[in-house]
Amino acid sequence: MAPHPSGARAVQVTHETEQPFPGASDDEVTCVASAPPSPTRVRGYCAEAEGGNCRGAARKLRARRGGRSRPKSELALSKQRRSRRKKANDRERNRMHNLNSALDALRGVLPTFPDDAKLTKIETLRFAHNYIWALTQTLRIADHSLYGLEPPAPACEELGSPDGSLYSPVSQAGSLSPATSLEECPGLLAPVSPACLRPGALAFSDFL
DNA sequence: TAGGCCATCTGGTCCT
DNA sequence: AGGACCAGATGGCCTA
Repeated sequence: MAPHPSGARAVQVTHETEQPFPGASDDEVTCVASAPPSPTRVRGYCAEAEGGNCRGAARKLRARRGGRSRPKSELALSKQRRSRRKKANDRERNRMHNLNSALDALRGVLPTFPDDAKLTKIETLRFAHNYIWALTQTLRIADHSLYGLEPPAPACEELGSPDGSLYSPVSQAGSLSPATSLEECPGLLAPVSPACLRPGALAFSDFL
């Protein structure tokens, strides 16, 4: 499903002015070191923090409170927090825009038909992964035929994706249809001419 | 209307 | 101290 084929999107209204910091209060400073991470968040979580023994936690706490610098008024602190948050939001937005630009560039080099709906992010990544894998297999086979060697009876891990299956590993886990195996895709099994690899020669549905 | 996709905000963590 | 990165939450848009 491609919900935004046109790519048109209404500009969202930022919440910055209406609700600058829901839940943001000075309490946030006091619970920084002890707040447990979400289940999926593992990186950097200091287990000792809960017992109060986390090395550096106190230092960080002090740093967040402003260290030895002159204490600021609540108003100034609030202003500073707001300003920092706003800047962080801008950076984050910019970062995501860069990420999307890179994703668009990736879409641009993937073979799709002009009237294909725009690939979603996850589709783009899976397609790229499968496409690279297919090209790698193609080159390998082309190498063998070029030097007059019989293509070796492919071991399972050779014919299939790196995990030994016939399907692309990403597709396996995902909801999209599995990638075609080389056997199902004779065009990829035969020694290919460069023309066969030109963008557009293969539809993305061959790789998803 | 439900579900998928997306942009944005947010707070936590790590790094310089 | 501040920036980068990450993941969760939220709300809007779109399609089946």
